This record gives sequence, structure tokens and C-alpha cells, in this order.
Amino acid sequence: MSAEPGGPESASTKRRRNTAKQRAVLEVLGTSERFRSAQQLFVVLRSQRPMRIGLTSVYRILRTLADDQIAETQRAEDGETLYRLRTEPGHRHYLICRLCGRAVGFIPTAIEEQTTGLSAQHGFSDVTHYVDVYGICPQCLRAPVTDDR
Amino acid sequence: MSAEPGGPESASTKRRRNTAKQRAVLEVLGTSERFRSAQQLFVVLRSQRPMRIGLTSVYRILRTLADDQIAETQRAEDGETLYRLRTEPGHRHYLICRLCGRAVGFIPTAIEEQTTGLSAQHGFSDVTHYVDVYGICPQCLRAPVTDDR
DNA sequence: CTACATGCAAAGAATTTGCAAATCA
DNA sequence: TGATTTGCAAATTCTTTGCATGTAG
Repeated sequence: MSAEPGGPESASTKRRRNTAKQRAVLEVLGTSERFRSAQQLFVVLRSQRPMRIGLTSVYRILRTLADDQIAETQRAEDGETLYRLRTEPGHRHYLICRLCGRAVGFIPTAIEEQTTGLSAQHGFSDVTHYVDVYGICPQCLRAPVTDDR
Repeated sequence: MSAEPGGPESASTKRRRNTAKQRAVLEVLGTSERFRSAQQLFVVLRSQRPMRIGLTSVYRILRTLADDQIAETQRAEDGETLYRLRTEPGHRHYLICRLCGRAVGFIPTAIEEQTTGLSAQHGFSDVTHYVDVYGICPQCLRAPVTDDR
């Protein structure tokens, strides 16, 4: 619960090894700007790569990347966690295609102000907000799942 | 996917039986305005009621209530589905205490306009937005989980 | 009576954990 | 070498399904 900067499990301080598996996950993540699940990435890694990575490692590596702020995550409508490489610093929100994961970023300024005000007004602390928008992108509307995902 | 008013699985038309189990779930839901999970409700039903309801039925009844718009649902931060009786018609958003489920409703007018504009701009269809805010309410901050939940 | 409701056990799906074997530094 | 990382199988957690039995109307 409490933040201990520099502590043993602090996000950016822990030193990581540089392994082939980690690099592979990072590379596959880099092939698309879309949000993809651990399971999807696992399938791509298994099929497009000669290496035999385990599903467990994919989950572990993705989590580490998210902890290190290298990847950003998003919850799909069904609760699955989706990942993609972080391109810009800071917290953002997305309009995501529920079929292919294509994402259009935006910053809901008004909502952020409103929620901040609401929280203060009702005395809530440790407030986190989620503003997610899902839809079907024009490409998928005419031809569902055309490419990689 | 398509809407067929009056069809066999249409939400408000299907006739339901009036059973003791359904009434029990409805009554327990009525004891609080907080959002609670099926598992939490199951525990309450098992302990506070002489009847032996099954977890499956709790899930089924809650889903039916949600389909009939009698209950409204919310996704917890960990993906669990939370329920509570619907008090007002229409879609609302909430600032929810992640410890006790207490909810403060609000309508993010600005965000709704912004997302509508964004969707149109990028050609997305079937757009749905989720604006969820989680925090710790003042009561839980000083005395975590004091009452029923 | 008969369709709908219920319970239990099993199935599912996403994710995590235990632990021994592999490997980076 | 020595601590991390990895993989597999098993465990977890939430939720749904199959199916035989119970019950409202």
C-alpha cells in the first residue's frame, strides 16, 4: 500500500537481466501499436519465433514491462488485460477497437477535473479513474480481423 | 447482436417465475445501496437466511436481474462483476469505494460529448464508454469494513 | 402436467505459484 | 558460481454449463 521509493520492489530501480525471451516479447510488442492480450502475444511468439517461450513467461515479462512503465495496460470489456508499448509518458485514455485492438488516444480533461472535484467533495482518497471507450473501427467494420492483431 | 423487440430472449418481455430464491436475492440486494459481488451476496444469503441457495443460482438470478434492468452492474478493478439495485433509470457512472462498495453517482456530460465526437471523427461504430472511478471512502479510511458490505 | 428454476459437479478461461532445471553475468 | 529467469504442471478465482431433480402455475 505505501510507496517506498528506492525500495527493493520499486518499479524502476530493480535491475533486470537481458534475456532472449524478454527481447522477443519486446520485439513482438513493437510490431504493432495495438493493445493485445498475453494469450494473443503468446500465440504470435510461438508461431513466428523459433524459440519455445512459455505462457507463464509471457505473463511475467508483460507484467514486468508494465511495472517498469515500458508497456501500458488496458482492461478489455471482458476483463482481460491488454498490453502495448508505451509511446508517450504519462497516463492516457483510449478509444479501442474491440476486434483488433487499434487505439486512438485522448485526454479527457473535463472528466479528470470532474472526478477530482467529486472525490474531494466526498472525501475519497487514493482515487483512480478509468475512462475506456470501446467500439468497432472502420477497417474491422468492413473486414473483421484483416491483419496480425 | 441485433435487437428483436418481443423476441424470445428480449430482456423485459420474458416472463419470470416468482420463486423464494429470487425474492431472497432481491431482498438482500435491497439491504444496501452498495455494489457487491455475487460471491459476497452468496455468503450473506447463506449466513443470514435459513434457505440453502446455491452459488450458481445467485449468479443466474443476478444476471437475470441485470438483463431485466432491475439491477445495475459495475466492473471492479480486478474484473469482478458487482451488482446493486437500480435506483434511477438510465446509464450512470460511479465513484466507488474499493473496500466497501459505497457508490456516489455522477454523469460525465463532458466526457460523453467528447467520446461521441471522437468516435465520429475516427469512424468507430457500436461505441460504448466506461467511466469508472475507484477510491477509498472516508469511513473505510478510518475503519476499514465496519458493516455489512 | 410441464416449462422453468435450482443445485451440484465439472468445465472454462485468465492468471498466478511452486519448484526444479536452465542460463545470464 | 550464483542469483535470475524460465517452463511445466498445478492451483486460484470468477463464472458458466450439463444434467437430473424440484416446483410454480
